[in-house]
Amino acid sequence: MNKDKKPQENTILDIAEALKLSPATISRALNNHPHVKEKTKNDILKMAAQLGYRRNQMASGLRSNKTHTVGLIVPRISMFFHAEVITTIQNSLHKHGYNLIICQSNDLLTMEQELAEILYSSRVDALIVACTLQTTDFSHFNRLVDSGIPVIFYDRVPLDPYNATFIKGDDFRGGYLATSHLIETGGKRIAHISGKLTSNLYQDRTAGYRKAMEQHQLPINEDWVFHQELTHENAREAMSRMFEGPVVPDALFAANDVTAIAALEFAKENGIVVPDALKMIGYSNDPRTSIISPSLSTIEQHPDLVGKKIVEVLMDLLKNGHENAEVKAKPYVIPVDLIRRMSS
Amino acid sequence: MNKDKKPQENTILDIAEALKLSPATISRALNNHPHVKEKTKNDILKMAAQLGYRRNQMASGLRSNKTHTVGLIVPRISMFFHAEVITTIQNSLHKHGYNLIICQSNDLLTMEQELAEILYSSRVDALIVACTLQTTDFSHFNRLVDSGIPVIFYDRVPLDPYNATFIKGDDFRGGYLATSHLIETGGKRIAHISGKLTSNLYQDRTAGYRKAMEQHQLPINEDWVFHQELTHENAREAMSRMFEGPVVPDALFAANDVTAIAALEFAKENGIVVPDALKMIGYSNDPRTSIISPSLSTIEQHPDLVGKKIVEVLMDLLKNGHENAEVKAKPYVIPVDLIRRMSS
DNA sequence: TAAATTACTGAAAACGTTTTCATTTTATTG
DNA sequence: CAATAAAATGAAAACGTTTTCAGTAATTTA
Repeated sequence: MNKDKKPQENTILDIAEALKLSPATISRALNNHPHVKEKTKNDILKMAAQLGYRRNQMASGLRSNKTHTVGLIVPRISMFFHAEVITTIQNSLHKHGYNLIICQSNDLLTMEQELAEILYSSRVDALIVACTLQTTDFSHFNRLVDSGIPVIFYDRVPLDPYNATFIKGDDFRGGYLATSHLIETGGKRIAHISGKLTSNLYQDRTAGYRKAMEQHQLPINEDWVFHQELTHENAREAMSRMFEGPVVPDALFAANDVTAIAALEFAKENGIVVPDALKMIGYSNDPRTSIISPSLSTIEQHPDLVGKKIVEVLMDLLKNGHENAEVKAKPYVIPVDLIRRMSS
Repeated sequence: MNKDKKPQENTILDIAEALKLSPATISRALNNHPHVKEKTKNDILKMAAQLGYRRNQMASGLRSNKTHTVGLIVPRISMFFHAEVITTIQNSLHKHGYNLIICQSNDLLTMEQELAEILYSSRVDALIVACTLQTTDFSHFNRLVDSGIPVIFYDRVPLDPYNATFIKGDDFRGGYLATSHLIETGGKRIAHISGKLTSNLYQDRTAGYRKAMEQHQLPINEDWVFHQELTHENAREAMSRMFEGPVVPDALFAANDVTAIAALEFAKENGIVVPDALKMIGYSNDPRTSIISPSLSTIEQHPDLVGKKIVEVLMDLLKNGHENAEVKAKPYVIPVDLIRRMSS
């Protein structure tokens, strides 16, 4: 029965015909263009509703070169920080009448490159990217940038100057705060497990760590500073390496929460009492850190603020174009906060 | 300097001109249509690459009525189960050359309705939905269904018959497994905190609970069966209600992990020893359940299998149309598994 | 070698909007 | 009330593809 009923997509022409008006006027009314009489506009809107009209984005986008769609590339949506940022971005964009295409690179450079191509092909109005940890070359974004499509990097941003906008957390301050906190609670021999230095995140967090250590005139044992992929396994490996020696650390700053959690588990299994024998702090305020016992101190990155700022900057870019070179000159920095818990 | 360089989007016509061919042939070559000479095709592909050509999705979609884009509406991407499902879906769709527009309803019906409209407007080729807990009326999806766009519901599916495809976890079995497990480990007075019965999820999980109780001839104290929004606060409230009486439960089946975690915290704070005085089990295998101590038993829902099945069914639908009414008759059911941990 | 297939390519219309430019209607002014 | 300005509408082209239909080139068959 359902078959013979033709799908019957109502177009702008159907409205025009029903109202004896030209398609041009219908289009104007629907976009509430100023030059259309109030009464006509109301008639049109009413008829549009009645016919169940819905603008065809393809046609609209093709003609106007505006898709009202923003692309987003992120390593993984299941990472707590990103999930929160995305949620904020999406809800916020929705209010501005924009859609969001969310893509995951799985932290793979090749995937990121492919996705950039696809999103260009979809002619997104703008692109938001938290790039891969391996991404050091950004030429796959050139096409977007050259076509005048605003590109905003957040969290993981290019190290070299690049013609785009950057929004990042205050990772240096985060590293500094975390380390200072460990020192204040009595830490002297402070270890640090961090990510590869190809990423600004870990460069900055580590720099903050070094700064704090230096400021308090504490020596850094370079055997206790790790730059590795921040996996569960690597964290345990690093821990066992550190705790086999005669001298062991009395505090640990882990550059993310996954590592902190893994390290804490290692400590518990090996009779290292936290925080008495080992003070610990992580990074990101993953929900798990407040649930594990002892609860883990960590650094709050305020993903909601990051998301809000991204959309704010983006809307400005879309409205006013990115002529404002000065604005792009330096990154927007979102503050971080220390969260003290039982592990330190 | 960058300004005067015209963005220069290369189109199919540019390739045609460069090769002295017609746009029709170019189009065919790029879609590797059978009727184009091998050599010509190679020439075209080479030139396309050279010119940095990228198909304009808008134009293509407008003409062909195929967007190669699938819409997804989900309550929240930050819910572990959904995040995993989405990741699988996206990676899998990507292999098939499809894009995914992910939208969050924030578990709000009005938002879900808006999103359905928007995705219709974007002319997605198909729609995947995990609906809101409040969604009992599905008319906002009618437009899609009537237009012949495949709609697949997963996890939270319509209770009434509806002209779409369903993929769900085996919630009945999950409830049954969880409860049986509590009984086997010695539980006799088993409480159950569940969600509102407007959702199939909680209807089924609760039915499984009742079945197991009945089968073991254990009485159900209806004061210990809660149907409420599964928030942290509500869980604590329910717990305090149950544990103020003279007779208290010796086991608890929580219909999700958030509730189980909140209940476990309540227990720890109030000196109720888990599992000795209270055996517990949750639902979903949220990463937090393995980290909390004692670690929580729970039900694994295999989000990856759910995601895989969704794409498999979807591809079939897109290739063969959904003529196959029989296929849609009953839901696809994904198995669940019991995960035993220290809480039971 | 002519006739009949088959393989390949091209011309042109179509998809549903938006937008420029022209035209008509309405309001304002002297 | 005519003259002018302003407001509202319409005609038609354009956006970049895909696709139908027709036509030409290459191949096979009789």
